[in-house]
Amino acid sequence: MVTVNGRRATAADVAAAAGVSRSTVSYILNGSDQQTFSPQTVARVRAVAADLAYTPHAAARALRKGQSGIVLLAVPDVPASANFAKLVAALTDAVRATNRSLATLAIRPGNRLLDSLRDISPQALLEVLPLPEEDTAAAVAASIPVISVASPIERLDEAAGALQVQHLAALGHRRLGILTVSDLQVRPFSTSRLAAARTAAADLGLPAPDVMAVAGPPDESAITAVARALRRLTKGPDPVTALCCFNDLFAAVAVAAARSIGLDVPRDISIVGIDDEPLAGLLGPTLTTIRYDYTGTGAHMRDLLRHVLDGGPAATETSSDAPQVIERESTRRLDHE
Amino acid sequence: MVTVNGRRATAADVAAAAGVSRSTVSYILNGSDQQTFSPQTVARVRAVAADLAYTPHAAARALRKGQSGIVLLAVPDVPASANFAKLVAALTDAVRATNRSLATLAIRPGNRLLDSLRDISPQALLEVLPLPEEDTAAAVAASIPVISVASPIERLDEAAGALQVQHLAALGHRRLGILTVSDLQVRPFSTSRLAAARTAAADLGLPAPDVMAVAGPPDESAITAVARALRRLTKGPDPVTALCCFNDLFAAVAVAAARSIGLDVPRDISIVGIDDEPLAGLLGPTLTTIRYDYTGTGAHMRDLLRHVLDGGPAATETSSDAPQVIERESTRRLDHE
DNA sequence: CGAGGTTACTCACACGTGTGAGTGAAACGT
DNA sequence: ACGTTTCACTCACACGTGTGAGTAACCTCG
Repeated sequence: MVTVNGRRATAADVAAAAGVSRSTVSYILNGSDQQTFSPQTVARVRAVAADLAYTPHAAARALRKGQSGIVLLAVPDVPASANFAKLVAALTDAVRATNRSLATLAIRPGNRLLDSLRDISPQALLEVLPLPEEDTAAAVAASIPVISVASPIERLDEAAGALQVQHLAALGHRRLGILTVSDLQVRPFSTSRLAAARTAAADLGLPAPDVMAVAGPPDESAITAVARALRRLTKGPDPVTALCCFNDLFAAVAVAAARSIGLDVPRDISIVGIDDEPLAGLLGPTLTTIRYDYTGTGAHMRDLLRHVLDGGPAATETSSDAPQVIERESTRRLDHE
Repeated sequence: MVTVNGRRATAADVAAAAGVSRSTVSYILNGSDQQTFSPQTVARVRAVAADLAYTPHAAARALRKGQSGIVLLAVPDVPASANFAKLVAALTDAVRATNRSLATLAIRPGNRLLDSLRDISPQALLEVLPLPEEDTAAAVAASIPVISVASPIERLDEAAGALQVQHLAALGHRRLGILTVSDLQVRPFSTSRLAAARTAAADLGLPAPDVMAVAGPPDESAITAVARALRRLTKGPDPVTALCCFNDLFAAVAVAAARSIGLDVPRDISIVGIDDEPLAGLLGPTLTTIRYDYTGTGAHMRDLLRHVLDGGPAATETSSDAPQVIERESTRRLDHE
């Protein structure tokens, strides 16, 4: 490899070294069908380009083509779960399938989207959770389409919430409790899951589940709050025998709460989470949970991006791959006497 | 807000609307000290710019200035922990402190760094784990400095490994076991932690800890493997009474393994993890662990970036904030008879 | 009243690409 | 032999910005 006095090589450097014009270099390296070149020239330019380790300057290319090839995923500063990583992986592949690159940006108190849009001109902005009004406004002003992943995720959440109920019903449980959260950040997820669980219960002819909402993170105070609620719900002639939890963290909270008031899981109460966290299979008892599959989501977003950015056909409502029950120890079949 | 026939507004649009030259717009909006403008003109240009929602085109700006303002964090496709999210947050702030933006890129089978470098011309490439040789070579060829976060992280890992041993020693434990992993992906972390733990044990005059290495993920087979090793180590006249685990996941594996051979945690064996996963405080028993603090790492990376990119003074070896023991139920004081 | 300085701007170039239009030479068809 | 097509390439513009150099009008001062 030869460097041209420290600077990175440009197309002009390649052209000079190969003894052709800069246009020739551009045409050959971009493989146009309209222009023809002799095999020798093509080979020579390719060789020189490799030799100089020529890489086109992304900014210049973006400026000329009018599109940056970058899709930005803006994520608010929310604790990242393994599930989220899976989603990012699926989105990365989806964006790559449209010949673009997905970059992820963490929106933080000191790092507003506004600041970063000065450095990055994405072709589209992806949001999982609703972004601050200010930020979406800025994107719209810069005529950057804001695409939300919310609706496919919502469908997954609905499927997951329903699946929790359906699985417990299949095990013979009729009186269910639902442990949801009131945290604003994850509100979109929790409402979808809750609503779907309620609907599923109604569809199955079950009595309306008892809902308890926890504010704040899954810590000691959450455990005592859940324990208090649980004591109430498991008393009486028709006690709750199973609990659908917002996610595995709160399922673990529920397990701890049940223990603290002398209930055995799963003998006295079955508990099912959502997310299939890596630790879920290592808890005592191991946690029955719902595992998401984002391949359908990825395919949907790919089609949507093609539609919005490349003028492709309108994205069809791809049937997203259904979440899946991972059966473990925290749920048990209820033997009706 | 007024749009100029669909297109996003350029500096020329602002200039025309304000009745000044394009240079004037550029000077005013960038606030140069060399040029002076009448207050009226400044106000008018500012107003028009706001009215047209003018945002400078990032690619054009990058092309002209010769620097993109983007620092790229390339992460291999490794399960994301909450800890990793904390690191990304710290790095995001560090990069922002140098007036640049940190974008994260997931390196995947279908999404090679090479492909994305065509779309993104970062000013620097950050790596946590060593990138594929091919990728670093490409970055170097494009004269993009590759900056590794490995060394500050290594110091944290060393501190954490030592802390595990020191904490257990302070509780009266002398015969320690170490549960490490042989997974190549996380090899840098595991070797640092292991080496530091060994050194710490030697410094404290403890017998050399017994090391068991697990291959593969923290699943059922890992539990049986650890159980087998644990049975051996806890036998005999001088049994192991405490275990330092690679992370919280493997600490949970160790707890399950101990249970499976009839050992009580922490009565028969103390177990300490690393990472302080959200679920760690919800396990039964709750997990004693080491929590990382990345503020020092962030400061160090900020100085390093300033040095490499802005020619600032050489980065000093900032004393990174020490990790911290989170004492919970899985460890107990050993009463010597 | 003219030299020199300040104020408020504008001109014009460069950054590195991609691409439609053009061009000279060779090959081809009649 | 001559018009026409094909081949292999080059010219020149445009994308939108930042900035050093220039410039006309106005003010200051001896």
